[in-house]
Amino acid sequence: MKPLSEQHADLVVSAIQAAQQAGDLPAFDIPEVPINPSKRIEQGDFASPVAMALARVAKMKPLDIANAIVAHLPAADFIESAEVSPPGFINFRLSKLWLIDQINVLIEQGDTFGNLDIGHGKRAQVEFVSANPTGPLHVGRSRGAIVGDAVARILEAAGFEVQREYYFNNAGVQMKNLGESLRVRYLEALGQPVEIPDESASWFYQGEYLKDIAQQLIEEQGDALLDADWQPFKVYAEAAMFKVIKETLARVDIHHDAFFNENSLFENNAIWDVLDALDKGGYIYKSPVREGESEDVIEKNKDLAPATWFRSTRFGDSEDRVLVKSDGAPTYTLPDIAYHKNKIERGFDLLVNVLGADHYTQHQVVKYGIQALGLDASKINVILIQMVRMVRDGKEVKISTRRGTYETLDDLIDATSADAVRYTLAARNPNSQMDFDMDLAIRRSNDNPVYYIQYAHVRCAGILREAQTRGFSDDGADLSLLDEEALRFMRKCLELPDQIRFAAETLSPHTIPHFALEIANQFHPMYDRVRVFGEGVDPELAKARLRFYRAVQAMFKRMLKLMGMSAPEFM
RNA sequence: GCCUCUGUAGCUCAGUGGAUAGAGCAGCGGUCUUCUAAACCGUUGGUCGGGAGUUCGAAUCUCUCCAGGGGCGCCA
Repeated sequence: MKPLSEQHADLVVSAIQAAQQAGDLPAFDIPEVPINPSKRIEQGDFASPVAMALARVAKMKPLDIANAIVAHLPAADFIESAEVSPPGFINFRLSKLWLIDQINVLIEQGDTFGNLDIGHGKRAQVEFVSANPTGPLHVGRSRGAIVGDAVARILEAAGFEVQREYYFNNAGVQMKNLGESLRVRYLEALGQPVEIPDESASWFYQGEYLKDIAQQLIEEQGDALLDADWQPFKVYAEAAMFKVIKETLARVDIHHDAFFNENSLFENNAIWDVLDALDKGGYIYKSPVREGESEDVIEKNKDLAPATWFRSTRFGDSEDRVLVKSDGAPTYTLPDIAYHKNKIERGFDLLVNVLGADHYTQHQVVKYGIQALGLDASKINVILIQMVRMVRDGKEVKISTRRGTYETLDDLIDATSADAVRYTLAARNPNSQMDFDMDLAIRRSNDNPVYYIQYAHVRCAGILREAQTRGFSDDGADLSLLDEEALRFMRKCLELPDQIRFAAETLSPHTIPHFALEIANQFHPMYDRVRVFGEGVDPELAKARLRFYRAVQAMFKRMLKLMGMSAPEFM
């Protein structure tokens, strides 16, 4: 389905061309034609201010341009009329017959209603969550998880084939610490004399979850690991952590298609290939300090073993970056560049990274690296998630996974609901910082807009249930009997393709929850006025209204699924 | 200091260069013998952070100033 605004725009373009050929408009290059849903009933259903924009280039009054366009407008089944309104707006009104037809289209298409094909034949990848398996997902990760999955769903609706990927590192010092920590808990659980490190031991993961995992390990393997070092513990802990993480994500209906291990880039030498390629391009130098440092800095560091530097300043970076440390170990940046190279080579047309805002600089450097490799860095799109501050009792809750004082995503879901978490975190512009008030989320969960939207679905389901008990069918309904208000609601539903297009093109998933709220906001007042089984409602009209509400229910189900939320029949 | 994000109703936030800036919550006053009142109806509430500029037209684009968050590591 093509967005209605585009269909209107196509007509306007044809009209301008026809007017130019007829000599009613002078020759000029036709710009992109803006079409917006009208805000007021008297201004029709869709409106275009294109005549105002053309006034200068056509050297004519906007009103005259608008009239010329309308005069040459081709006929279309979805258009009832086009009128010109000062200072030069063109107001389109949708055909009632066509609109009525869309009710059946909505029922037939159901969960695919509003789908586009702008991504037709294209593959997109969304990389999100990507937390190392050192503990349960803490609440600070929630926003990125929800936003990432929301984007993936929108891209799917836009016609892309989407892969959800999770990037992780299981080889670092943090994973070793996790293994060591589990070992301590294991020995403790077996009653061995072992000292439990206190909070001052920064390497030790204090979280309760490691005690549970130690218990599991004993059930499975008894005391077989009494003399083992940290490594088998790390392997066991990692598997256990991933299981927990996946289960948590599944609660909010998030499922990754691929898990990419950073370590594989070491094992297949990908990172060293990248380093060689950068070197061949002249982007690498070895030195104890950055090029261009002052004499005293050079002097101070002259005994330091040389590190390997990336000349990212060639691409506008404020300073060069280290790729390989003095001790010969790569920094995080090198595998990250290799990872993105790998992604591009896998043939995706569109790459989306959902990252915390604190990764801004790191991501820039990766893009410079991709450029230096001669690859198309513009394929990489980044959604930077601004911080979520967890607030309780009006005070910020500090989160530290290692000390075990975290609030997990699981906690948040338990305290509210999966649907509330999805809606609340998806409804905000990722660029905006937000405070997540834990008290508010718990105490006032009934005030959440999520219930307002779901209740609309419930009410439709209620009507259909009532019809069933009464043995009342909408077979052969004459939809031309339908109320103006119902048709206005249908018109609003037809904005969905435009909404999906905008969200997909700008990677702005938060617009969909807002649209869903708008739809619900138009629904509830109508529900009170447009009754199916009300007193004095003609049976034929009731039949038409019943069919209409069948479509409305399909619409809400569609919206809720698009947001990864449940569509309850009862509340 | 440099980079970046944010500033819109009491609060939380939408808003794609277009017509009279919106929603939810909170507030105030009403409405259930009805397909679920988790709802509806009415109503209060705005120098779109300040200033200048571009434009036929600016919450939206540019500049500048103010305020707040984040980042500027041979950490990941």
